[in-house]
Amino acid sequence: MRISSKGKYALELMVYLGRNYGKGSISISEITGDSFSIKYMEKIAGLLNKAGLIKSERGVEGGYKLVKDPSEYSLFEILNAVEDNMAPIKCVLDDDACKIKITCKTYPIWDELYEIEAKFLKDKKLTDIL
Amino acid sequence: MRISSKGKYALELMVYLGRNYGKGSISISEITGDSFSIKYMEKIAGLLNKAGLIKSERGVEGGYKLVKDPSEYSLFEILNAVEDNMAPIKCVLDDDACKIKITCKTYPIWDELYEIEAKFLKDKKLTDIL
DNA sequence: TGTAATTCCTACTAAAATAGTATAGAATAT
DNA sequence: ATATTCTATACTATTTTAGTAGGAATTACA
Repeated sequence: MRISSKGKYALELMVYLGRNYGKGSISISEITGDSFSIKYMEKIAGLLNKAGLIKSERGVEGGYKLVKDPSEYSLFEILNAVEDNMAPIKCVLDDDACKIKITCKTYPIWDELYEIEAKFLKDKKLTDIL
Repeated sequence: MRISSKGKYALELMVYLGRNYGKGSISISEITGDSFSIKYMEKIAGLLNKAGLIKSERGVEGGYKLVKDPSEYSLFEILNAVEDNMAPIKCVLDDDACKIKITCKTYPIWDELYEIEAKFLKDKKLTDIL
């Protein structure tokens, strides 16, 4: 399981919203400050919004807020909302990715590895990193 | 932890050598057959050789063989020999990869995730997939 | 001694993924 | 009205991945 910058920033964003839970909408520019691309973070927020993990409000005083208590978010659902592929290896989802002739004995390993990773991330809650 | 095709093929190669343990040197062309690039597998075998996991012999009747019993190889050491970066996220090894201003609370998660992945792969032995 | 089979070495390249950037539009509080 | 904020889509530069290519060095064997 490789975590891209999208996943990392999504988690940072959720942490920020979690810390301000109950305080109304928080804008992207407040979250990123000047040191990071607002545009990129907007895109990430859009993905979380589409996945139903956060709620948006447009206009002045607008922004994003959590839709449930921080303790109810698993890190898995947050990362899964923005990452394209959480599997440790492509061929788990795409058989054509493998050309070797000998019978592949490694699939079960990748499956099991993925299960372990997913369990860890499902057990970890947003509150664990606030 | 993302497994690249290099890692996957390295493991396939080790499985083949493991099945033929004690039978002398096995050539790359025997392992790959006609359906896969001999050149690419040569490169992978070279990495495993440099890491000391296998032993090579040149010339006619040459090839590669394991240097210890298949039960003594963990999947971790095999993958680690060919993968550039086993960490789940770049910034664990490269602080410059992160530009966001707010204090990062996610590092411990990636570290812990990596430890879990590594433990799983260290406990799994080559014999488990022969 | 010649030849075929094999590893070894280094450079190159095409395709895909990643990490953003850019532009314009829509909604809303004041 | 206006400034602020999200929304949508297209574009681009960089990095990574997954090989390919050519040839040199080594060795068994006829």
